[in-house]
Amino acid sequence: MTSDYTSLLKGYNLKVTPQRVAIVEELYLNGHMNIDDLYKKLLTKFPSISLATIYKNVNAMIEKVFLSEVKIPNTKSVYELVKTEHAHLVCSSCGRIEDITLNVNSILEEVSSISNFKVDSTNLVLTGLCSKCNK
Amino acid sequence: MTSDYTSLLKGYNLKVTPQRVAIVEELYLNGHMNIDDLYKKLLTKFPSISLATIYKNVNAMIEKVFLSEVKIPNTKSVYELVKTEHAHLVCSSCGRIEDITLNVNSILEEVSSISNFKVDSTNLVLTGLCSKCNK
DNA sequence: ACTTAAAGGAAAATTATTTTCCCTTAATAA
DNA sequence: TTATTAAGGGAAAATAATTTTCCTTTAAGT
Repeated sequence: MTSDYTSLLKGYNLKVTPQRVAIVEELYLNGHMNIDDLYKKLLTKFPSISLATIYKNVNAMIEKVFLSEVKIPNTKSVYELVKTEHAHLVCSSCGRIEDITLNVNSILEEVSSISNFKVDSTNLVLTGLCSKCNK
Repeated sequence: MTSDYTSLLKGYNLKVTPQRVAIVEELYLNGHMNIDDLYKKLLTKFPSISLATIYKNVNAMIEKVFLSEVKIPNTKSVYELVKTEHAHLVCSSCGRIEDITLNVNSILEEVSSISNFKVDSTNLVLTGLCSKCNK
């Protein structure tokens, strides 16, 4: 039997390579990683992997809408597997990033009551102190 | 009499130079600009200005919390004068960026009802079609 | 197994950002 | 005003981040 990650990649028309499986696996396990996190992690499995491979694959996966880039104030972007829309909680003390599903309808209603802008997607990053750091 | 921009800079303990006044003026007039926008605009006033000057000044102003960087999905960051908290509407068709003041209390309440994360600041970017592009 | 189009890796190229160093200028006080 | 000096501007170099090239290897379909 092939791994979950293998079928995931196939589902997105991405040729299945060990490097790609590892990228998906790491993102699945860690949630959010930047390019360097990924590179360092994969280096332990593939001692000769190149940074270019990381970039090329991350970009390919973003193109297939399988990964997305999360832009966070004052930090390098991180990448995550695409899932249903959610916001991010970023701890300014420990750097941890959590997903949180929030109902943004009130926001969308407010926008349409004020302006004629038609919102397609919502990008919400909340910075503060996580449960561990605010004790 | 000195210009508004002059006193603004002074208020932030930034030495007043013509280049800095021009940066602030452009941002005031245009709202949101990326590094290249600023560079091209200032080049017309200061034919020998260096990109390094733009970077150095933008960074200095960010440090004084006079400017802030706005990170937008799939786009280069833009900079704006710091004002009261507000969200951004980004048109995926024409690229225009508008400010909008929204009430995010319902979001903050939802967060605190779900998690122990203590939110300090809210970063909200709504992508879609502006009033001109969605007609 | 055989073929081929795509992916990996090393290195070079490109792009983005920061730093250095020297000259100029804004701020301040005499 | 003018003199002093600490900071800013500009050119070039340095560093960092990302992409491209080119050749070798490998996954996927026959």
